[in-house]
Amino acid sequence: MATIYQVSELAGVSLATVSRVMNNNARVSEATRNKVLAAMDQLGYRPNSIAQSLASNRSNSVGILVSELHGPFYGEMLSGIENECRAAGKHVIIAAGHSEEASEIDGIEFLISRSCDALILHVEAVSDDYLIKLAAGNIPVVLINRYIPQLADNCICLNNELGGYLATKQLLQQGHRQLAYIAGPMWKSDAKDRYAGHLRAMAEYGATFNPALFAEGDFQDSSGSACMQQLLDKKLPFTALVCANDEMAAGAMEVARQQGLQVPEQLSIVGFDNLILARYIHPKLTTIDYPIGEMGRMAARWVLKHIYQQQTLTLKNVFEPALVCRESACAR
Amino acid sequence: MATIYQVSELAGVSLATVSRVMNNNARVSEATRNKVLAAMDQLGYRPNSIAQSLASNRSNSVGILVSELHGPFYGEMLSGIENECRAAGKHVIIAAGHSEEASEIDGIEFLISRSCDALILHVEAVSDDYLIKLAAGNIPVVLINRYIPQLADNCICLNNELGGYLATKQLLQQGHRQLAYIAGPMWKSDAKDRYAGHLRAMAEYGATFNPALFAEGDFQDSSGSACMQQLLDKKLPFTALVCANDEMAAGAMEVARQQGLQVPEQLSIVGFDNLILARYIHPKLTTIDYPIGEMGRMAARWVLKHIYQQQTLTLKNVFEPALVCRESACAR
DNA sequence: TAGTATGATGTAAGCGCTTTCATTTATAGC
DNA sequence: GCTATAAATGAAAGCGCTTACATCATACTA
Repeated sequence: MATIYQVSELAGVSLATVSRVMNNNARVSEATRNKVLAAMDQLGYRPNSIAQSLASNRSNSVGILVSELHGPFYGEMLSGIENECRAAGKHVIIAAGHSEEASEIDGIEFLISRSCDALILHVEAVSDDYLIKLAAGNIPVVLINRYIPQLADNCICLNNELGGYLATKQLLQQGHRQLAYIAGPMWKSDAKDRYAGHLRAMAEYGATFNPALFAEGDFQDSSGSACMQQLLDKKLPFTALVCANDEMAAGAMEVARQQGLQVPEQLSIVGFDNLILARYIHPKLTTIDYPIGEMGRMAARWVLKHIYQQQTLTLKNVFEPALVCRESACAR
Repeated sequence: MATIYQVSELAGVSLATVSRVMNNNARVSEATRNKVLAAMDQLGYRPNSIAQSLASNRSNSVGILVSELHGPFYGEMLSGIENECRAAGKHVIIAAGHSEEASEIDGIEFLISRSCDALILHVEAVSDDYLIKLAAGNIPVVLINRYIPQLADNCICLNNELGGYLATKQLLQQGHRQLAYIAGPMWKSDAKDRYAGHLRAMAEYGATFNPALFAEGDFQDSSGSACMQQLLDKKLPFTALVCANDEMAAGAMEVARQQGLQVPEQLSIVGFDNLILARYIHPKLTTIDYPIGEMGRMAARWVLKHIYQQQTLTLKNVFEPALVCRESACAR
């Protein structure tokens, strides 16, 4: 492997000049530049990124911690981040936190130990306090889908309240007035906000909210099934169901089918997230689009702007959901 | 940030001794070790991984190139790799190649430029020659789901022929004798092998193979739909369908439904891959399990053994598929 | 012509750590 | 007590590159 010394000898210039040409960060005459480039070419020179990182005190890497590496949601996010960072010549180091506090902290510490220039975190279990302290330390942090007021500028979020509102509004506009709701775990802010949006739409359309038509799930499809069974066991009439995410909607739909309910003719269902599975279940799920790929890209742009001084980038912290109409909801 | 110099001063020992304690790679007396550990603790010492990498000529990173970062298949693989590498203290750098030759090469070059100690590649478009040359170079390469005879030891593959055989055998054992087949793109070895397994099972059970009941798709669900439509347009009788992957099976199932065919009563369908979506479509898909998470783990173990000398690990290059019976196939 | 400013390049130190070889210390055997 | 061997530690060089300050060359102005 050729080193910068060999290039400088062959080109007949100093190390500093080779470095200047390589990094394009200072004036070098055209003639000298060409000599250096020719020498690099001849030697097949490839810079040692590790030496560059040590000398410049910058690793050119971005650490990403997500709950899981498998699953449609996180893949989209990773893809958005990697794509954006790679285009800017930065590499992406991944770790999984498994939504457990100790594991999330372990993953974060691991990434810190790799001298990542910044962290992009999608974490659930660690406390706000931990994250506030972390962000006050040496390494810049961007949070996806986690809102902390003290770190507002570092948070990239979806307007979940609006998403819950849109999901419910669609059914209300289709004439439904008796709506059931399967919530995510209510300690999570996204579950809470989505529910708040549901309540707002109900109030706005003068639909009577019935607490007996509310059930709390855990965002897994099995809890959607269980909640749906609970709701049906109460034998209260409802013609539509809003689920706080697509997986629970899939589970609920399965139980509806088992109980002989026609979807959407007898029961309209709306989910949230627009996961890829929404297109495979039958009938295809009407849902709320969660632009997680785009949010990942925005997180990467945040890093590029704040850490690497790419000032041309405009940032956006709050993303809007959008209704995706498919086949699981129809007019009453 | 404390450096090794500060630790050595506080502990009253040399740099070399601090390094020996830190890396546990040479004899150090218990008393000296304790002095060093106490000094590290007091200073909150955290080694600079970049300096370690430069001095040791080892980056402790593994580069992974996959076709796409989103999608259920790749997430499982990434998860398996990251989990295993992380447990061994190595970090994982990801890149996406988008199944295009130029993009795959660009991604590989990017990972090489990061001085990754090894590459784990799931690539489709680059040629065997390119990979053979790459593996002959300075950086060790493991291939997942790509078999190259010259690099047999570096390849981690599924026995696709057996998978195709098992998929078809299931239907034949259920009494079906008129089977249609939707293949993946036949320039791909996995598509070819799965089809070969199908033919073997057909021959073994004395079922007549009819070329008119064969259609070639591209592994996307839309091509599954198109092929199914083609097959139905021929108005030839068949009671069962084998699809070379789950996504095409989902597409085919959708068309069958639109054409009024009851699945599985009138048409049994078997897929391949056991993607998560197989559990969400209705009826739940009978399919062939592809242990991609385990294969990712094995690729990581290959790297740990060959590059980092973890000799306790046993390796396995060929994985066996398994039939997963759900609801989309029944006895004729 | 001399002084000043600008453009271009070189020199030297250092980033934080590893590791080889040299030196010192401790132990065992005669 | 002396010698040889083993254990333990230290000194020094270097990994490949960046960058601040020094130096040189050239152009312009008074």
